Formats: sequence, structure tokens, C-alpha cells
Amino acid sequence: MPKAKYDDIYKDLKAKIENGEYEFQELLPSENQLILHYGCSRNTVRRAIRSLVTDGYVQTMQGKGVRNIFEPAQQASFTLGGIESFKESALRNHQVPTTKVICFTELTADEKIAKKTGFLPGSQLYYLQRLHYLDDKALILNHNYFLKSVVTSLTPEIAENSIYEYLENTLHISIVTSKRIMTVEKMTQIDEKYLELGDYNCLAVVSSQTYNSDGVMFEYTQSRHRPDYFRFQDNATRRPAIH
Amino acid sequence: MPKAKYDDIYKDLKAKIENGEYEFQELLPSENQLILHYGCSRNTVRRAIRSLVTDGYVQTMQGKGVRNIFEPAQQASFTLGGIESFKESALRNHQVPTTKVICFTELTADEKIAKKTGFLPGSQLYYLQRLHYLDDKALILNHNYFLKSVVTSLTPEIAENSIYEYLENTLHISIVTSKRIMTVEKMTQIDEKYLELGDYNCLAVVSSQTYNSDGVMFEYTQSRHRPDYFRFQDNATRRPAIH
DNA sequence: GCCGATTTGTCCGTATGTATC
DNA sequence: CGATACATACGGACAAATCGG
Repeated sequence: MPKAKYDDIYKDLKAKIENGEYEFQELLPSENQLILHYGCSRNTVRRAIRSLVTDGYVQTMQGKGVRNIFEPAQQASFTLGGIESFKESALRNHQVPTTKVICFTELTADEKIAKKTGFLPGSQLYYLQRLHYLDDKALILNHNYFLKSVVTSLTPEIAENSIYEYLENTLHISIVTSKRIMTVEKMTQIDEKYLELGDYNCLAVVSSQTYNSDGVMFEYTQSRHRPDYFRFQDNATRRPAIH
Repeated sequence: MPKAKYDDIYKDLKAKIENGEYEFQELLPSENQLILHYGCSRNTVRRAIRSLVTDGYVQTMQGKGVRNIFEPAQQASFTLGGIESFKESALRNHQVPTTKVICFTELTADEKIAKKTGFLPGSQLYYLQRLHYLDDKALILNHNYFLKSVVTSLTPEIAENSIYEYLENTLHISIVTSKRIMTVEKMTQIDEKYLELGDYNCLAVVSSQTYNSDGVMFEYTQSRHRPDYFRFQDNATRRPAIH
């Protein structure tokens, strides 16, 4: 869909950085040079660079230039900067993902569920428990709640594959925003049963609420991760000031 | 410091949202209205809105408008979207922060430390262990490594207050980029000694590398958090596509 | 279904400010 | 000091999505 020019430039620069065309700590070509190279306006170049900054690939310095701070080693595992499905993450890391559906039901949100998930009481929901494997190791236990009025006719078969593919390609739901909260929680009996936790008595929990383009929250998911395989990466830039 | 116009507009809109001047799910004034209201160009308004989007405050929808998706309850605790010091986080949540310095030494990075921190072997470093309290509860155990060639003349007194204040106000080091990795690790004897972990046998660990405006990594910090008080929030927007 | 008004998204060109060297 | 670099700000143009008549 997006044949945006700034996105092409972003992807091109990103690939060049990943392929090592710029040394670590080396300056990228200046904005003016990039303008000539890509034949576009300054705004468009700057927009591409901005995306690289939020990816943690480069650092801009007024008066100096744009420095490459990408280190291949650090990018190896799950990078949760954007919204990415389990399958997408796995494929990016060249691992074989499989999914097993443990539980597939429909339910109506009561007070307790409503408070936990953020759905209104009385909402008609799908509730799924899914186990995600990477190279045959059970790593993640997912509790998914989907709003039936948006995510129509979900089936266990779809759930075994990628639900996100179904949402985007079949239902044409565009996922816009997602709020995520990471915590550490004690293990439950269900966790213990399905995940090999070894000596750990707790796990990494990522709770997320996902909104579609109508501003409707249609998904609440709690992902419970085996701690020894969990890694959440994030690049921050300091905002003007808080004071 | 930034007396940028877009930042003023950003702060003004942010405050209005936090104060409830717009209902949850309500549309903000259109870009044209905001242009008239603030007396600026469209780009400037759009830039302010962009910041609100990355904060997870609003959601933009082409052809419709900009929707407020801010919910007060969710913003209560640590929001680790930007680079924020412990003191800043605490004050924002109206809590009383105190810091105790457990260990303050200087050392030279050997192979092991170099690999762990990302500093070059042979680097002269300050190494600190600090315990952070919130309302008299010990919540975070920090292991800080600072590059002596950048962070000159650090003292235990400074370390008891805010090191970031010292860096920015006294040394005039501008902090630009920070890479963070969140994991869950088993507790160590030191953790057990200083943090009340109760039944938990592991904790939330945030490792971060911080760069100054010269592109020099001058800080490596490992923050070990008591799990029951740890919460890491993050707002994601789906990028064009990966396919 | 079409059309026009509104709203956000993309892109361009230019000017000025500020930091670095 | 001048040249170069990124940062901010303005203005205008057209595209794409939405909504109402």
C-alpha cells in the first residue's frame, strides 16, 4: 500500500545500514547530498531520517551530521518497537514458529473481565488461549480477547495460523495503535503446565490493547513469556525537557 | 533549551487532554482550527500532534480527525517512553524519592565487563551501586558504569542526588539516545539483601546504554526492579508494512 | 452512487536560526 | 569569520479518506 517516497528512502537507508555500507559511528551523507541522490525535497529526506532515529539506527547532531549507531549484535532478538505479530517476529529472526490453540470459546464480559481487559461489561468476546513455539520450545502463552462485533467469524483454524494476517488481509482491519504494559508476575498453574519454567517462579507479562482505525479497542491480549527467552528492546530519545 | 513553538503547542494540547478538556474518544479541533488558534503554520501544528501520537495520547485518522484516546488511569505509573531519571519519574507520580549509595568505586574495564557493558576493554570507569527508594520502600537496585573521560569528577554526594541533573546542568552533557533492553533475571544474593522480594525469585532488569551528543556511549546501567512495583509502558503504532 | 466540503497525508520550495568546524 | 550541517518555521499544492446531501 504505501508507495510513499519517504518510506522508500527510509527502507533504502535502513538496508544500507544493515548491510554495513556505513561503519559504526560513521556519518551518513548530509541531507543535501541525500536530496541530490534521491531527487526529492529536504522534508522528505528528513522524514526518512526521523524514522531511522526512532528505530535507534542513527543519531542526528546539529552542525555535525547523522551518525550510524547500528550494531548488528543487538538487533538479534525480539524488537518490540512496532506492532508485530508473533509470526512476523519469528520469521525476522529466522526461526520456525508454530502455534497451538489450547482453548477457543466465546464469552460475555462480566465486571471482572471488563476491568481487566478494558472492554465494556456485556461485550461479546472471543476468548482464546494459545501456545507459541519457536523451534519446538514452548515460549509464550497467550490469552487473547477479541471483540466479536469487529473480529467476525474467528475460527480455531485461523487462530492456529496468524490472526493478524486474517485481520488485515481478510477483514481489512487496519491496526493503528497499541498500548502495551510490561510487568513481571508470579506463575499460575496454567503457566506451569504449558511452559517449561525451570527454577523460575515468575514470568514476563506483556498486556496490550489494540485499536482499529475507528478508534475501537478490539483486542486485549496478555502474553506470558518464559523469562529466559524474553527480551524487550526499546530506543529512547530525550525530549526537550520536563522540569 | 527549546523555546520551540511546536513544543509549546504540544505542551498546551497535552495539558488540555490531561485536564479532561476533551472527552475520551472525542475529536480534537481540526488542523485548520488549531492553525487559527495558535497563529502558526500547518507543519507546526502537525508536529505537535505527532508528538501526542507517540505519547499514545491521540490517534489520527485521515479524513476524520484526531481522536483523544488518553485514559487517566493508565498513565499512573512509570512511563518509560522517553529517557527519564528516577527522580523525574518519582516526582511525576507525586512520590518521595530517596537514593542510597551502597558502593562507589573506580575500575578499569576488563574483558568481562567490556562484554557486559559495551565499553572498550581498558576504559576507566566509575562503578556505583545505588538503591532507590520510593516512599521508604526499596524498589530498585542500580548498577551504574560511567566513562570517566566524559563524566568527570563524580562524587558520592552527587550520586545521592540526581546524576542526570549533574550531567546536564553542571557538565552540560546532552543526553541524546538510549538503548534499553528489558529482561527477567533470577535474583542474586545482592538483590536479596537489599530488596524485599517476598516470594519472587526473579526480578525485572532494564539494561541501558546512553550516548552523548558526540556519539560516545558514556553510561551503562543495569536497573534491577522489585517485580511487584515494576511497570513498563509503551505505545506502538503499526508501520506501513513488513511483508 | 455521485459530488463537494472537510480533514489528514504527502511533497515541494524557501527562509531563517543555531551548532560545528 | 565563512562554510557546512541540522533545526525550526512558513507557505502552497495535490492526494486520499471520510462524511453529508
